[in-house]
Amino acid sequence: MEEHEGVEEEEKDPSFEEFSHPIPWQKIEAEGLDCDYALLFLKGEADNLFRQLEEEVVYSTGEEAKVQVFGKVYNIPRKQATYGNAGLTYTYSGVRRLASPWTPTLEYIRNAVTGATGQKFNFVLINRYKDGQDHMGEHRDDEKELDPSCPIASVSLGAARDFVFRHRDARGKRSSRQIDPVKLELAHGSLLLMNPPTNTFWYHSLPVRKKVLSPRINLTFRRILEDVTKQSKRNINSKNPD
DNA sequence: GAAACATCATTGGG
DNA sequence: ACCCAATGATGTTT
Repeated sequence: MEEHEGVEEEEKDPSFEEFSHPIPWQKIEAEGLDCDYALLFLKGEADNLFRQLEEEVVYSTGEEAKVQVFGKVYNIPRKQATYGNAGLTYTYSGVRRLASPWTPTLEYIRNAVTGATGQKFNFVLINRYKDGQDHMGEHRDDEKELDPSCPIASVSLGAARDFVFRHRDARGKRSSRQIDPVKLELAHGSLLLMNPPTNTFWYHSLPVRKKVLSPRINLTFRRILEDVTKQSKRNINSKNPD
């Protein structure tokens, strides 16, 4: 969980204990992978949140919804939106976008995630997958501007989808090692915490699933470093301050 | 066995 | 050095 010093489950930040009911977490571990999975919202509440987000969230269009791969331009196979504190930005495939201001629904979900985890977040990337054809290829969330000590909190609403982790040394034709992928299903109302150093060693993807016919909204809450120069960011990331 | 589905290597400009 | 998605070949499921 937040401070991964071999402490057993349910040892959340004490300052939140009296405000939040404990949630049964499921630990997901492998070499260099450390995740926690739980149901954060009951079905009725998750249904309501999904409906509100469908009304409220404004997704990128035009050039922001395209990506260039091997010289060709494609529409991104999903819809994306970015919300967060004023001035924060997110970079996807070389393009920088500005966070829109928090909406009430997004703040409500963010508070629920903080109550369950004791972690604070200043940014959320929203991905909407209209059906099982929409997907996201294998990647890591290792942007320089992310706080390397903060987990990424992934909230799922709508259709359940498979989610796959693959170790960076077990990819490609002549991979150096044989490490089994870690697969899970992200349910309606669930929360997946990806703790450091998961995103250093493991790629993840949301593969195509042709049998899925309804939409899923995913919210990945992050902590982006604010008011930090590139110089000191590099020092923080390399754990080698002046 | 056939069709549908899943997995994975392949493709390059920024 | 790495990222990103579609494609066709191969492997698996129904």
